[in-house]
Amino acid sequence: MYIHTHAHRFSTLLSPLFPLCFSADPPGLMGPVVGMSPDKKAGSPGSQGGACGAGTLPEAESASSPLATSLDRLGRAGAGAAPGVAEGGATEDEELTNLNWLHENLLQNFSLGGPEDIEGTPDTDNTLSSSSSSSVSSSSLSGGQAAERDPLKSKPPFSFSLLIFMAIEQSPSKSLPVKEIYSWILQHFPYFSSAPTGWKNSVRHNLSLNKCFRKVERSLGKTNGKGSLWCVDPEFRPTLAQALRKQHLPNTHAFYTPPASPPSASSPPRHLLLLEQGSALRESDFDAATAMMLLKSASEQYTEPLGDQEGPIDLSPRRGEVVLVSRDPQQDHNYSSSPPPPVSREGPSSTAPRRPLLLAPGPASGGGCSKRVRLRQAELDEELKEAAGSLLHLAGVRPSPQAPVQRGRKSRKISRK
DNA sequence: TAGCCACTAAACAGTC
DNA sequence: AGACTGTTTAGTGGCT
Repeated sequence: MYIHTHAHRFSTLLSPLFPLCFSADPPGLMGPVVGMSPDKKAGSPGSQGGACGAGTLPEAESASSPLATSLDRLGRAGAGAAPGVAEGGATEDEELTNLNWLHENLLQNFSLGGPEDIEGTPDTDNTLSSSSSSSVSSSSLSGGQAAERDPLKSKPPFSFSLLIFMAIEQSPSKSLPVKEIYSWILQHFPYFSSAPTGWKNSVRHNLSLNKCFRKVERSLGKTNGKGSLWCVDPEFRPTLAQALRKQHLPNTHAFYTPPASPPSASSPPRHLLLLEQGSALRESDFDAATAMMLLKSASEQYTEPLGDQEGPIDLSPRRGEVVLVSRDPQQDHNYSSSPPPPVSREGPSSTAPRRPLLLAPGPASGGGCSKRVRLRQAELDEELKEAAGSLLHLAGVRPSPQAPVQRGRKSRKISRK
């Protein structure tokens, strides 16, 4: 019962972001979501499906529009799902890193829905007031208290990279101008609305430095709008998704013990530990949620028409347009585990300016690495196994014993460098 | 303690 | 001219 409620809630939440994961599955099985706490690193890259794979990138659409509908639903359906969690007495640090924060802050932030929430319309309050006290109650608290107690006023436990990733991934076109990224962050993380403007600098800094993000020139000839669109490098998309997953693992594992035997209806699974701690989520929820993300990432790679191309990235414009994509392999500011040459920060990047690549229509220009692709597929197989195990776990079926635990370290090590 | 990483601040150049 | 965007460098603090 409980599991279904939240599973559905989270699947509804993530469906715009990871539609393949949540589209047709029974809510009880496909639910959950994602907690993330700051993990700095990520695992292996290697997606072929990707944000930029759509080719010609349209003008950025509102980052929040697609989410709004489902989240509005979410806000209504999930109202009151976790009352009192915000008042659980957790310290700020805990809130920033544990699952409660995610539940209260991210999810309910997401549930704010539409773009109008940027301005803090009454709808925001309505949505929140029925489901949680976090935002509303914060306004009734004194400033310092609110900042301490209200996760909405706390700094999000995500790195800027992940924030940007989420923003871009959520956009319909999988690409956003900086300004839209700002807006998305502001919308979903009100902390930044009151934060000094330096965070915007950090966002730009991240976009520039982080190889996970790629600059896409707006349609040639179009002069409206400043700057470029930014998208997630498809190659690093799974990496970032994995980074999101990894964020919560250390915390969850701190209190999670896999059930010794398959759970039964009469005996609640032992891993429903968070319930006792005032959290609305269980580890299995998160595990499965991140599995969803993995599945999504992976499924894109396997389900999207790859054609004959072997290259990991398809930025081929669909209608013969030319897309400019910034990509400099020498830059090493990323979370990649891919084998970019270890370049120090002071290395060649300083002398080799990052410039956009001109990708002609047709097969991906970055291709020709079938070995690499095979390696990636092996990694993805591995991830899919984990994801499947997570799903089985969520469904009450005990996966192979080693499956759930092994991931963290490995991929963390693979990351950057 | 060293190294890595994320974050922040700042400077600067280019564009609108 | 001013705001915005994008790049780069440098410093700091946390974590392992």
